[in-house]
Amino acid sequence: MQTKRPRLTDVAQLAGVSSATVSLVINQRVTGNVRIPAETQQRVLDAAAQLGYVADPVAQSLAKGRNGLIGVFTFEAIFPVTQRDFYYPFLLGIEHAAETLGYDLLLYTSTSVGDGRRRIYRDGRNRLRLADGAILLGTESSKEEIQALVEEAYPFVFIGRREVPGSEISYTAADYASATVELIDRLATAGHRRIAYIGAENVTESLLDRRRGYKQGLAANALPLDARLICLCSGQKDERIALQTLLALGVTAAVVETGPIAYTLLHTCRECGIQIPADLSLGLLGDPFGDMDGTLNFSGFSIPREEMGAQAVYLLAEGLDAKTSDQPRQIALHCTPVTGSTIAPPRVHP
Amino acid sequence: MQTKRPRLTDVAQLAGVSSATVSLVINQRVTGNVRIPAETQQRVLDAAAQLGYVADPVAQSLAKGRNGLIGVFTFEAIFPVTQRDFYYPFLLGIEHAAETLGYDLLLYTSTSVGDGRRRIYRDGRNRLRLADGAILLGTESSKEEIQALVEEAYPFVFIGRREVPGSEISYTAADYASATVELIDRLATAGHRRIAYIGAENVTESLLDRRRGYKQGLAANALPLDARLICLCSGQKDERIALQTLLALGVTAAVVETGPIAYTLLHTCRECGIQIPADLSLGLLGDPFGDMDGTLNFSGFSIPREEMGAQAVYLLAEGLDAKTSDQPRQIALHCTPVTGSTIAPPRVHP
DNA sequence: CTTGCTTGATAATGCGCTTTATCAAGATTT
DNA sequence: AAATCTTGATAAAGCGCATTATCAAGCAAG
Repeated sequence: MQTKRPRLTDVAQLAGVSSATVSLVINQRVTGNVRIPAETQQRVLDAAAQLGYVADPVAQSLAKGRNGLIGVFTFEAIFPVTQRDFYYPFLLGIEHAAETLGYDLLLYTSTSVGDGRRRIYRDGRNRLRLADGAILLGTESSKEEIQALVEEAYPFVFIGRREVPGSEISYTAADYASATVELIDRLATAGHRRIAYIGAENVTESLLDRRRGYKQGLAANALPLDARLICLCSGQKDERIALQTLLALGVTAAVVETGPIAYTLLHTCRECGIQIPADLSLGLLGDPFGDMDGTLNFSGFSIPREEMGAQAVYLLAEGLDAKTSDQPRQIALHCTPVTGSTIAPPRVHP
Repeated sequence: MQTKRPRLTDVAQLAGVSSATVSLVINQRVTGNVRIPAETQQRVLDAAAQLGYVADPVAQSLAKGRNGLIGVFTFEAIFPVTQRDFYYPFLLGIEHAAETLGYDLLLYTSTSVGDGRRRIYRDGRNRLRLADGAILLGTESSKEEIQALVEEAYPFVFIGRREVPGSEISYTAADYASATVELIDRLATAGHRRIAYIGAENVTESLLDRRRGYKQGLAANALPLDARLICLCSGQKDERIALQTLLALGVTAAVVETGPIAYTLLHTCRECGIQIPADLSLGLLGDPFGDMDGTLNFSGFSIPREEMGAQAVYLLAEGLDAKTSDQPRQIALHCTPVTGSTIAPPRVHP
């Protein structure tokens, strides 16, 4: 039982050479200017083997200047109970890519501020700096911190589109706009002419993309844009009224912004006796889910979350490896259409 | 726009002090022999904030042997698709505890060996050493690596009981033995006298605990131990026969080792026309799950996974803080009984 | 016998931070 | 006025390893 691990110098001493020689031999850096004959090398290797020498990774990374860590920062808890299904696929992709590239992942867990929200800066210090670069994930409460990151040129990649006024940042995002256009196409192809948009009141980049896609999709199918068909409501109470109004306006189909909205909408429809998809076709602008009783599966598209996570890591690594600080890059990933049971041709008017 | 992260010396220069002063102030080591007036300290803190300084964990750990990181090592991928529901609660607890204690989490992702299995030692080097200590999780393929960890005195805590011949290690485990005893109690109280044990062929610590609990439970209820009632089978094909044999031996209840086994058992019973729980009461020695058609919920106990994760972190942190290398500790956590619908009094014989 | 090249290997420096002994200057006591 | 104490801070020595310029010795060529 040896009380302390052998150091580089221990090996050097045993082999009767300098520590530099040991380092060079062990790391196979014996090229060009440096020449060590085979027998000396063997002597070093034997000594290392005899002592069971293992280089200290900490000292190594200090000497090499990089620590091989990629940080993962989420604005909510990384393993949240409620967001579970949301974050998980991203992490899956991140982990896989990190593994492929030989990076380790650093999860920032010491940054909580008490109210559950997490902050990048604590006491004015950027905690992300622990790692070579970081992946950012989740809904930020303000753009200030991101702005600050940009200013101090810390390498990071966002998952999900983010726009920061005055500066460009790297991100990997789902191509919501195209996917929405495609969904409108499907509805139009089915024969729908008046397609409503039902969304939340929030304004985030990804929601804006969907709304943009909606307008593009209408235009692409030569359908007129009617502002009355765009319904950004959050209150449950007037939902029934809003729904009736839409139907009265001749709406036969609607795209719904998010899962939760679709969920409550579904219930409202049931209460009002509106048949899906007979009376109203629905397209979900996001990952479809089935109804509780298994009779209904949403039509929509699936968001390539795992891919987004992986690409974010690749993007970050690319930036880290680049000698010159290169331009930020954005990657839009294609969403896969999902055929469900909520789209049907419109009922022929009597 | 500064291209590289600020160093200790940058802060020192800006504050007009030495780097030693900065280090002392930032780490709150201003005690005893060292005196720095409040205003100077403030100056240092301001400078650090202005530059966004964060100590390099690598340099820190090289210099003082600690870096505030807790490693999380799993022998399978950390975010595995299939094991998802299994690992997740542990991570939840780990994250929460780490957050409470102010540690960051380091996920080892670069240690894969190609066959999907992960190894602690790569090229003979202990990758864990990057963090102060580590939480180990999952099913190890061999005890060699653990043994090696013990020998080099690296601090770690296993989640799940592990025994390593010749040395004692720290772990947090579910108290399977007690929970099993309690489940046997429930069956005995319901009137069962001949209770079978249905398990796998594997031999892991936690399975051994259940088998031990089974015997203890029988003894506690003054029931005889009949070796024929212990059925450690893995083959599906003879399951029906085994089941019939058990029933022929007068068995009216059984405890089942794991979920997957219970799942197939359930199907076998259906095929054979055995009613659960009328013909046979079942107790699951683990987290119960419902049947697909919602008609049946297993009786069993729930494993405090989140708590296990959290306690592991606390245990590890305790060991790290201890000046003297203290003894390994083991924590057994209580499992909560779950009342399902698979236990009923035995059918009264005609 | 110089000069110049090759071989074999190392001294020295740095990575960024921690830590302790030490010290100068002013304040206080004798 | 000399001795002592206190205050405020730092110089310097690592931690374990990587890297590069440099150097001594041997040898061939001029």
